[in-house]
Amino acid sequence: MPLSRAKIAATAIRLADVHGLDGLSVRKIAKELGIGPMRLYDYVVNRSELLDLMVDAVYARIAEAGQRSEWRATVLAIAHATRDAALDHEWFADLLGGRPHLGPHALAVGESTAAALSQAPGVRGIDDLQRALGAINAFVIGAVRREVTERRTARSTGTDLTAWQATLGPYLTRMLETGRYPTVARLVVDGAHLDAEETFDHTLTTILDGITSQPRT
Amino acid sequence: MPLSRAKIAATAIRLADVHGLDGLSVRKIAKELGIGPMRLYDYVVNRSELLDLMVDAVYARIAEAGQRSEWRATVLAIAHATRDAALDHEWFADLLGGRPHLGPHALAVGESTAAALSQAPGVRGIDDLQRALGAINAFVIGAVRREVTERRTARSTGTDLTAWQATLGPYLTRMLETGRYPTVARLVVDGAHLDAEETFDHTLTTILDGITSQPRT
DNA sequence: TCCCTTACCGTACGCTGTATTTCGTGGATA
DNA sequence: TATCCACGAAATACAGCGTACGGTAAGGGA
Repeated sequence: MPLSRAKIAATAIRLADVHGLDGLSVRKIAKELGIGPMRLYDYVVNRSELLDLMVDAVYARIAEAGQRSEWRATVLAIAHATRDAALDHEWFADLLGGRPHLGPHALAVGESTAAALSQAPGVRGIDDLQRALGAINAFVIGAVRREVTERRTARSTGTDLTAWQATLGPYLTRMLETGRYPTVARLVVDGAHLDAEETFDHTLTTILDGITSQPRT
Repeated sequence: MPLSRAKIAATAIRLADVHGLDGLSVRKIAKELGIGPMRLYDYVVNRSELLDLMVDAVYARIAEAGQRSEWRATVLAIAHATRDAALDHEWFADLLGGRPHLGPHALAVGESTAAALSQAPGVRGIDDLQRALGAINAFVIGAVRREVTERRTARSTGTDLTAWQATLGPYLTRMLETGRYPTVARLVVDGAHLDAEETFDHTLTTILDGITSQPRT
């Protein structure tokens, strides 16, 4: 099997899944492929373009989820697929929103989302569409990032309470015991572990409701 | 003036403002301060902790904006202050949502936001509060990141249409001319340049409305 | 006066992305 | 068949990174 952009991207993705984005280097990808590091630059101009390649490969999977018959179902499907992708490939969350996503599959996802939103009842002109797209994109980006970071710290500190207290505790509990952050303290102590997917879906629905029932400003 | 964490953070922020996060290195900060690179590690354990320092310094400015008398005004003020901070310090947007923000000032901002939201009419229990906080945090993170990236690409490609077409055009216009992305094409061609701050405010208001008028799930 | 502790700094290592040079090999020509 | 060329791949080189470590200079106590 000859070398190709797709194969390079696949290998890079595999490595990034295991070692994270910081643990990903051109040299390691090359070694994994059994070639010299410079070979990669015959297929890619930059390390940055390599990341773009990886990102678009993930968007390819997201694009498969789109295109339901109903606009709302389409938007929800894409949002959930994006979230799922980021949970499978946490580095994807690091890149999300950090660069313009202009690969063919990213554009396809954008097209599906935009097309769906343009059929929503409250979206009347192109300005409304732009706003609606911006709103749901912003939420998805932020929510996914938040969830991934949360998951990472939970993993690194240990998931159970005692281990958590041993790691972040000394600092954080001391902070919370100052009494200067009562509400945060209440959230940390009493806060239940809400189902992440359900919360995601719920908030997204709320935003969609807000968009569709919006009187023109 | 002796060396201190605050002074280090201030210098690092100044450098990052000019050269971005990628152009920021321990060595450059040290050189700017006229000391050896290793001196910094007497005040900071990691490069990562240095970033935390910078982030919390920015949160200090954000915290000043909070604490209005009305809950909604407070949330809006904090959100706008966060956005303003990210526009002043674009690297802040790169870090936003990417790590847990546990510095004292970040906690203070979290406290103000949470306290405000807990007084919103639709927020009844701690679960509601957690959800509401998550929703507006997610939106702010995503929206700010989006806007900063947009601003960056606009700056790098040039702001006027012809320069833009010369840079991204060859690829993007070809893409759009395939006809596979009609809605995106319409957005790019006909899309007006909406006022970013106004859009931010508008969407945020929509989300707040959605939260406060939410029937319990 | 001598020693010890403490604070500080320069050097060094292994890594990064990438530009450039060298090398090995297959094919074409004399 | 012998020779040369061209071209693709690999090795080397360079500047910069975060940071571990060893040495040194300064100041206080015996």
